[in-house]
Amino acid sequence: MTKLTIGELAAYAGVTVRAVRHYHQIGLLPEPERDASGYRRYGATAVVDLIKIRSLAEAGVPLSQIGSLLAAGPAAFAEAIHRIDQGISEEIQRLEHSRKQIAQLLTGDTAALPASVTAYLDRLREIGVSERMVQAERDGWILVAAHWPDRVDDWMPSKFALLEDPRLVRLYLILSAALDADTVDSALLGEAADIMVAFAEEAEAAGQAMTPEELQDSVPFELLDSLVLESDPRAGRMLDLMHERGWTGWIRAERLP
Amino acid sequence: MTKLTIGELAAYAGVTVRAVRHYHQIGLLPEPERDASGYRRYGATAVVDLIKIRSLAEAGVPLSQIGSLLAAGPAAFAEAIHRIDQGISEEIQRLEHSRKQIAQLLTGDTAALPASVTAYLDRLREIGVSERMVQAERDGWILVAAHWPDRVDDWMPSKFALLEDPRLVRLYLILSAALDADTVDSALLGEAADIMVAFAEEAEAAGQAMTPEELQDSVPFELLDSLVLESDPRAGRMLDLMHERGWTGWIRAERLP
DNA sequence: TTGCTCCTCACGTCACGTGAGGTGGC
DNA sequence: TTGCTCCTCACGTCACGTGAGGTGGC
Repeated sequence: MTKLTIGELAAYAGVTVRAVRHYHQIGLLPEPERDASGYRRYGATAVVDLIKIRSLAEAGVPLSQIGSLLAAGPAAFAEAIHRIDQGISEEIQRLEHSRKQIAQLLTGDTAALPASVTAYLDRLREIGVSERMVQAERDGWILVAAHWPDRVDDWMPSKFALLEDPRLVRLYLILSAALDADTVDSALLGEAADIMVAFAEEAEAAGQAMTPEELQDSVPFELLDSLVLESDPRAGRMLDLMHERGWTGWIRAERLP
Repeated sequence: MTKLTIGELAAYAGVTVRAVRHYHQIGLLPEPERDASGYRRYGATAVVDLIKIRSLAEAGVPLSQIGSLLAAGPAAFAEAIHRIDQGISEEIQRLEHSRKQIAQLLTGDTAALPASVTAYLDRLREIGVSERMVQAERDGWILVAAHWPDRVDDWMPSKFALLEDPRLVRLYLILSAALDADTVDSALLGEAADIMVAFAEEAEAAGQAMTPEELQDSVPFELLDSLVLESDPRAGRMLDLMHERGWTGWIRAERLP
């Protein structure tokens, strides 16, 4: 009786004409007969089939599964639906995790850093450390957090505690000034090197927050050293000063032989 | 100092090698220098950049936006993040709606039908209507629900009420038998036609649940008539019997002139 | 005659996955 | 010498969107 054109069919079922053609292409909806002009003409069964397809597709069922799903018996149907529901549920979990990550990004610094690190960076700003220095510090922590994601929170309390030491504050401020200035005062750099050596000696005496295995793992330390050099090549000068004082490296300083 | 190969870089940042190459291709991560063998060699800055990219990408930010996002100031960054969060939120809404749809599919009949229709179909099964007849009825309701999604729930109560009428039950049972049998008893078909004419006359006298505008809209009725004919060509016999009794069509029956 | 629908290619989208075919490093 | 990593194309994925170029229907 009433035969619909593809546009009428699509409108009735609430899909686009292109979607109907696509379902033909992949064999999900059978091609109907053509009229004298070569137009596809659809009967009522096609409308029902298309609505069924659409409702499953909108529910998130992949087109590749809809065909067998519609042909399946009630038991197989129920089981397949259950699997699909699981998949959607997992996707929702992922997205909600994403939202939390995104919220994290808003609280403070660019990348996904633990809140404890963000708090530490904020503390540096309060102390008067320059924004460039804070950014450099943050990039370092990004490397650390990527390598030891579960350990960072353990280390931050002792980092905070160290900030009570006026020498460390002084070190940060000297480095801040050096980073922002075109020329650097040698005396100030020497003072900075003295402070770093003092901390290295104290760390050597008192032991570390990191385990020996963690200290063994040299890639992150080399990356941290490289990062400093890449962000400001003048940092090489600091390395020289450490060498003069009998130490090598500065993130994980070691005595020269 | 330490220069990483692409594999080492990818491992450190927790992405695949292919992903790194892809980020190069689209210009998101700058190509590093090559060593003597033509291998890419990465410094610490690249590691930090890649981790930032990964954390945004995992949070659902499209790669096309990550570049400008990382270059943006804090205000623009916050605003962009907010828009992205909105997008994720909408996606979650869609998926939760999908889950409800899916749950609907499990409660009863294949396609997305209102619960009231599913209940009606279940009632038909209780009455003893054959499964094939129920499926045919369901397909009809799929057409109705697609065209008048907001009206179906209004109409179902009167449908349920009509099932109290023994003549309607009789009609369903005759049609069930006819659908399942190879040959159909003419006397039974005549009885069915009589019942249908009686209902048509009563509907004419009492008025309809549907508004005149809705009855005006002939496409769905023609589709319903076609659907019956397509699902069983022998239904044409019923049309003839209705004609003999002075009526045309049967879903929305009208007196012949 | 004009505008709307229909037709068939066929490329584009998105973020990579997955070979294909070949070469350098330990 | 073997296995692993690296290299560059280049097609495939998923569900269509979007022209391109042409024709039939009212």
